[in-house]
Amino acid sequence: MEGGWSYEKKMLISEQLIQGTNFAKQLKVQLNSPSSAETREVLIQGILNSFEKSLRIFRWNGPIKCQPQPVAAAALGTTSVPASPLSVNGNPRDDDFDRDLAVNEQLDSREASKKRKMLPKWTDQVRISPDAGLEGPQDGYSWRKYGQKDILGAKYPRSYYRCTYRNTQNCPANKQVQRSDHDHTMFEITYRGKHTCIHGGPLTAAPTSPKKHELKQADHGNHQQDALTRFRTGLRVETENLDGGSDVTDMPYPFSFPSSSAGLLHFENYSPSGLAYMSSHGGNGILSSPFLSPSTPEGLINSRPRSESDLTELFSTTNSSTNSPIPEWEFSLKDMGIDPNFPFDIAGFLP
DNA sequence: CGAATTTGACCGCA
DNA sequence: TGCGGTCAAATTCG
Repeated sequence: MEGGWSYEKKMLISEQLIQGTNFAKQLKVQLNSPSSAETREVLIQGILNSFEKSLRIFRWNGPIKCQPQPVAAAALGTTSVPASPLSVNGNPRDDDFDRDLAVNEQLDSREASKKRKMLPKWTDQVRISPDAGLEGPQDGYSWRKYGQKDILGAKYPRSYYRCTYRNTQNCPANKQVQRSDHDHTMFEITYRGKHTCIHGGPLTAAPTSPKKHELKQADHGNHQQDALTRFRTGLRVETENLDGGSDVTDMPYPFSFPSSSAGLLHFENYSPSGLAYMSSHGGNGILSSPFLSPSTPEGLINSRPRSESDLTELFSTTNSSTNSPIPEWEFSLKDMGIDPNFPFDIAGFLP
């Protein structure tokens, strides 16, 4: 794990600059349309964030400890949410979303299993709060539910989603949504795999033109923004080395982008493999990070959930859109000596 | 009518 | 053997 940071730094800086460029492009487009001031503000913040991060990365001489992050930007200024009772210590046993992939590639099951463990995985905890602010452009990722299961010991069922473009674009991204037993306003969303799809790309989605899918679950698609603004977010990021050791970065979220995700982020599978993954997959599409923000415009906020299930559903979608619109890589801010009170006052976005 | 969701069955792993 | 995760037919939605 040691050495080679310069290359990674280059990669990270490059990524940040690309992000900044994309935000600038978006902003340019926004300027030609009657978009809201908030939207523009968000884009500007994104640009600034990108450059700031590039600079910090550039100056940083220590090892890069953290990872790409799906960025659940949070409306800062909020308190961090207590760790959910459900999890968080992500245990590595997992998933098989790429089972099909393994079959298609005729891989040995063991290899498939290994491959599975290499997948980026992170957990985001989100809480619903009536008068919270939530901001951020709609990322545009859309998810398709493929299952729901009652989990032993859990009061609420867990829902399983995968990228809508899984079949058409082989996008491996998927996520699980689990409502907290103790705090019914809290949800834990676990993401696996990066989005490789183009459509749903966070930066390619046009907030103003929701897809039909997104309108589906919302009573009124146009209310998405309103609903989003009702979420409050606080954020905590953790990273964990799958090799056993764990590396936790618990902190306010200085680089977050205003969005709806509230709560806690927990990363896994980050390490060198993550970077390798990025570099091998980067380049195509607007975003190359393996941790593209998983989000979904779909069905944001059903204004009147009729059941727990509905609420979970609602949240899953909400979460999607809440995750930051941009892929971002985080470093150990402690190590970098970065002031948690990052200059960007996200709170300014809150109503 | 096509696409998304629901839900019971099935499968692999610990 | 039980549990978590996925499949896929049936159903619902737009």
